[in-house]
Amino acid sequence: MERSLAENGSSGTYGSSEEEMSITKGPWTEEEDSVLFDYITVHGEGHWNSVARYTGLKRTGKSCRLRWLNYLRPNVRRGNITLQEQLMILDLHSRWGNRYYTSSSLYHRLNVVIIKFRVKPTFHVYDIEHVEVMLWYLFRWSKIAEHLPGRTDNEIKNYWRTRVVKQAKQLKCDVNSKQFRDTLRFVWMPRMLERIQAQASSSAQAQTTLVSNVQAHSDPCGGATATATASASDAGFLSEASSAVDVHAHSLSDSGASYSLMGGGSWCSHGAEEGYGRVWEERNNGYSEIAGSGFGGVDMWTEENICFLQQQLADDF
DNA sequence: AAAAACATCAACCGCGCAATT
DNA sequence: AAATTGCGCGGTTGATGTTTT
Repeated sequence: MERSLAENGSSGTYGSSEEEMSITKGPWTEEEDSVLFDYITVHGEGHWNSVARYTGLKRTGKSCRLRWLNYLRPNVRRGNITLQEQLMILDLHSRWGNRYYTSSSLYHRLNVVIIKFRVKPTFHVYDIEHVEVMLWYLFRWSKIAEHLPGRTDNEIKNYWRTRVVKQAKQLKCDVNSKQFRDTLRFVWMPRMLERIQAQASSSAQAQTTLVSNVQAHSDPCGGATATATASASDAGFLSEASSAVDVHAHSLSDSGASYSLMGGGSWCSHGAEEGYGRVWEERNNGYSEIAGSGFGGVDMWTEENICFLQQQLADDF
């Protein structure tokens, strides 16, 4: 995880090693594709660094792996990300994808928690920040991709960067700012949902199951803040934006739907502290008002709950 | 019509972890 | 025990296509 904080060295320096002379880079040719495909149909996936030896391909193992996963692999889908998929990405990313800690000093402090957590699974989390770290640590684009059949992590990452991050920039927002995230959550996502529902009702009912699964979750904590950012929606997010529908924050709060993918829990924006706090609530306990109560020593963070959370993140999710 | 600006996405990179030697 | 190798990830780039000026 250090890698993302290691200031990325601007990486403009390539050609730094000299023994790469017989390595092909850049786009793959059809011949290369068929060679790789044949190799994998015989030998299966994996052993990527052996591909060049066996086939004579002048490609690195990493390159072969990438080509297979993102292009050659059966059932891989590219382009035309549907509304449902877009909504799914936004929702999953809003739950799992935000990284809040960018300063290295904060990172180092919290890294201690990570190490503790990893070394000792029964570690009790008494501070909401600790859980944030767990989420941060466990986040993977590929986890989101798992919920979008045929889509690769690369494509979802591309979508996020080219559409969402870019739109945040146009709005002069930080993608991780509360303002932008609230805009996504309370304005943009409900709007997408309406489109999807309109789509589903006008066309076949084949999509309705998906729609019901992709209900945006209710959010009793943060709902009040949403109207403040509603005007930002007029900037026209994403590709098929139109300003026809005006969705207000309460439409989400009224929905009462929970996200079926979550299985047992739901996330809720806390609203304090620049909105960085989040609370995980077990479904069967019902929602209990936690605003202003602070998090130190809250006994919600039992070993059982933490283990459940860990399972959600690591296994199911 | 031409050029410039912008958008897209396949592919690259370095890093860190895990397995193997 | 230490070094090497393999793999997968997030972040980033750049060629190519598209839109705007």
